[in-house]
Amino acid sequence: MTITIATWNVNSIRSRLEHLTGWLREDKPDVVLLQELKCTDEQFPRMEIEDLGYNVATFGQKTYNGVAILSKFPLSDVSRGLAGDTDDAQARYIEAVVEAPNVFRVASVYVVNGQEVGSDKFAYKLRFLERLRAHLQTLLTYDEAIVIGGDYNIAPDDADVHNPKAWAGSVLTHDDVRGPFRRLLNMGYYDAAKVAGTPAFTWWDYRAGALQKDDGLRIDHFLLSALAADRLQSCTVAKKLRELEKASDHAPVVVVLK
DNA sequence: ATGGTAGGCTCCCTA
Repeated sequence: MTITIATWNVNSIRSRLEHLTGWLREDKPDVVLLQELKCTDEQFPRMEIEDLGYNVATFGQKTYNGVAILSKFPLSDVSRGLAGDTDDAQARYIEAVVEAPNVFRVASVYVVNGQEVGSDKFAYKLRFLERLRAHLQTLLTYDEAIVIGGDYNIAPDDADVHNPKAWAGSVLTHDDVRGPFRRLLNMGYYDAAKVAGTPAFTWWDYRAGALQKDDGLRIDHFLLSALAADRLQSCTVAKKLRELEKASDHAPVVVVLK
């Protein structure tokens, strides 16, 4: 008995619905964490996904951001938004307990890109990462298997970048964001791709023929608590979804747990 | 130093 959990930045759920439903039918992941819905909860194509046997929890907003959890198992204890700033209006975090035979907690996280080092958006990115650290620290006290998947907008190492020189000092590779990511690992979370020994690119820019040149970065990740990491069987990237016509610029990352 | 593409929405913002 294994369970398959995927994370995918869809870059607009309404533009990507055919890709998503085709993939759900074909690969049948048990749990899917989505980012960049770019729609409100009312606009979310709930019925099309429920018809495929998924329970759906969304945290949407107009135009930007938006995250969701899809699960073949019932969801409980759903919470929307990241603790630490009640004024934050951006929909970038949703969490729930998956009532599978082996219960575990999941979250779908969409870390802000940060636009430019030194900008207000970059400062927000650093504050968001600090709030994420504080919250994930709290989750570790629950003694549950924890699976935090999403678009972290951080390439942890130069090995996670096709052309490290071109990306040096950028919002995706800066020490100021790599430090906080490393702190999550030092705290006791495991980078699933590294544990499985299969790190691979997850994002290729739409511009300048990046996909054709395999000019990608690994910025979408699964962080696992020890109880979840002990069950890890594989971590792969479903690159076929990036190769479709009118694709998202991200490919799903898929983990299989025993 | 800039531009290249995409999505949503409005003539621009975010990525």
